[in-house]
Amino acid sequence: MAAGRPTIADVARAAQVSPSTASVVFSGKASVTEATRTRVLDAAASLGYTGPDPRAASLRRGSSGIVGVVFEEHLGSAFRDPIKAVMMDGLADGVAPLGAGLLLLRDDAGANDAGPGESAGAALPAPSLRSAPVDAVVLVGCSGRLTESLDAIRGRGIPVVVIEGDAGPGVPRVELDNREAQRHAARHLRTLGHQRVAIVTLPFEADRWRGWVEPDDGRTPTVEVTRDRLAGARDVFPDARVYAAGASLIDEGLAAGRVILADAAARPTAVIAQSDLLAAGVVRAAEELGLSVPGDISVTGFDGITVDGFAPYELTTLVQPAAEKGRAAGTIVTRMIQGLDVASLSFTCTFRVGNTTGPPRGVTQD
Amino acid sequence: MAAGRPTIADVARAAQVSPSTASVVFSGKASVTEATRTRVLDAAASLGYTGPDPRAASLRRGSSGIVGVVFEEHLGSAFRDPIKAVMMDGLADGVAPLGAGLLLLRDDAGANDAGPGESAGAALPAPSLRSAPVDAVVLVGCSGRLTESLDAIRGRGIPVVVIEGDAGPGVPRVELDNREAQRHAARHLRTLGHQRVAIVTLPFEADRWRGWVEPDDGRTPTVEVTRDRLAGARDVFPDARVYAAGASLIDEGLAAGRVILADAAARPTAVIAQSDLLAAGVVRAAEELGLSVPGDISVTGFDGITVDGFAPYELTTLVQPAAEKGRAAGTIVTRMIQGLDVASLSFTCTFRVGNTTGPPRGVTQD
DNA sequence: TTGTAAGCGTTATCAT
DNA sequence: ATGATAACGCTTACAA
Repeated sequence: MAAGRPTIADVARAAQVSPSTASVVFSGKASVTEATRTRVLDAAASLGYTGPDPRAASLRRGSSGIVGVVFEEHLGSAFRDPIKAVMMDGLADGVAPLGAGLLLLRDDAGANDAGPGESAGAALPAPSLRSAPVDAVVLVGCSGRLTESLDAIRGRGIPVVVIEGDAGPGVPRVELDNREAQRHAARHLRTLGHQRVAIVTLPFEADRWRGWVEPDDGRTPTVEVTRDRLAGARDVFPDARVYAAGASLIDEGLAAGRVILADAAARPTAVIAQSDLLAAGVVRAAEELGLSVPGDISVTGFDGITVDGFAPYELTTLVQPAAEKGRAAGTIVTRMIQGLDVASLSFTCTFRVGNTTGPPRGVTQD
Repeated sequence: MAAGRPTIADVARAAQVSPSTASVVFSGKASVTEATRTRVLDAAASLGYTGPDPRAASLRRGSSGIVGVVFEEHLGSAFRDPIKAVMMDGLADGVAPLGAGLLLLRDDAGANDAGPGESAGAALPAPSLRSAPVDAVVLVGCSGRLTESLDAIRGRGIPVVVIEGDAGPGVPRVELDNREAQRHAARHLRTLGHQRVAIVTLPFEADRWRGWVEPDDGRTPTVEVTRDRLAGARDVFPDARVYAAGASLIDEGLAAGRVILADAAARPTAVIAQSDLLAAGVVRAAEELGLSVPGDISVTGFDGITVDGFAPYELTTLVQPAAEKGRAAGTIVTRMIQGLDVASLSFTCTFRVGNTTGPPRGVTQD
């Protein structure tokens, strides 16, 4: 009895009540006489008992109060992405009714957790998707090689929802009208009179390749967001030249802008960037070349974040409800846990005209 | 037996082995005949058993493979701070030997988890510090009102380490030589010949107050980092004017810079900013006013991050080993879990001269 | 190599 | 309002 940490049984004994009564004192799940409660609390205090062991409680209850979050990319990158940051805030909100914490998970499908028995020697406990004590899982992006781990999770009956990605049939999704939204921005440019337009995309693949994408390359973005926004832009400007950035960063947009705007003869009059950070970089590139925005070049972004240090520019952009997306994901898994039925959800961007777009030189607006 | 999800006992029965053998097949903790393993795995597959329940395993083993991370501020802010992002990367590395996942925790000391019995009615499961199934906790910053929850955690024998903060005696710390480092940068400016210097600090408090800090205010930063870096700057320039920013952002630095540099007569020749983002903002403010950096104004930063979109400027700054700090925290809790003894660790910044500092106008360097 | 048995600490159910 | 009892699903000595 005096061996390890005190248990609720020790407390109960010391307070001369039954374990169940002691338990109730801590959980508040039923009413207890004030006197009894005090006795239990005092006993706990004097034994140094600080409350029920979460592991045991979680086994007994069948739930852990933890929601796993899986990012496609390296943790550091995910943290730096402003949209993801806001989304996480929303998600934290959304799972609040569960009282759940968020567990950052990486996908270890192939690695040290490669399934039963494989790693007979190395006894690494597995932190991964497959073996985490989660009540639900939120996937942020989903490139398809998660499927293995995902099956294990779903096989266990754990609710899964994916934000911006396709995790296969039966996995509810939280989506954005990327294509329609991007088309909207493109139409705005066309209406202003732009004809020669270039597109700066988010990464095509997980790798950091960057450069022109030629029509005969056969390159197709594996990243859904990239693909959909690209499709939207091409709906309006099928022949626009496409430059893929290596990441969503101002510096990447700057590099892209330098290339795209370099040749005065072939210079586009407008650039459609797939993120606000990229757009900000393109604007900087224009500045560098002595071009005025939107006088010489119009630039559109995507996301609707506040680009730190970019004032007084205000991007013409698609404002996406990032926090709402996160919150929705939280709500969906909450409902799933409660056994309620759920449906995928699609969010809509709001087009916001800033001061980075205008008619091309020589064209006057009606 | 066919009730809920299959358990390892069901699998064992189906494979006609004992539960312990089945367990071993999944954990790899001992050797099993190939034939037996196959039988177990097949049985598992046909029953739809996807592996041991993490909750039960964690109770039995006495550890969950989860390390809690507590931020002082709102999740979103933490995510946006580049230093914290890098630190999290390092931390993820550092706990890798544990195979642990990172659980984002907020501190609920006073809230719905306010201790035993208080919330008899509302039966919210608690996601908080006190009741999370963690093997260890890493505090990022620590403003002292955590103490309550902290005692509970430590009372349970869970290792705690704090990065940049003081969590009381007995809690090992990972620290930075903020004061010495900042002093180093200040000396650099003095050596260049600067006499009139202004300081832009990180927030004094958790709130977002910003403005001049007058000597007779009696204001003292409650945030340790702010206080230490301020002390370092004042070691060299005791009479420097101090302006507190509301957050570590370019836009905040810009706002501060506008105020500080506004009055040409009282204008400092150098600005010591407590973060790179603030410094970048001050540089932008100088540009706005037509001042050249470092010709008219020298600016130093702190952190040594790459400020996205700030090239070709390269800040004169203190490069802090953010990833190493995170990794060290991970290593420390790992050792604590193993029962080894640990000591606090202090890291040192590297002073890096960029192109944002130079001698003040009229002073020529030897 | 495989099996037996004893918990891990809690909470839910059902009586009292 | 309180108590007795039975799981929750797994792991690990220890024995065979």
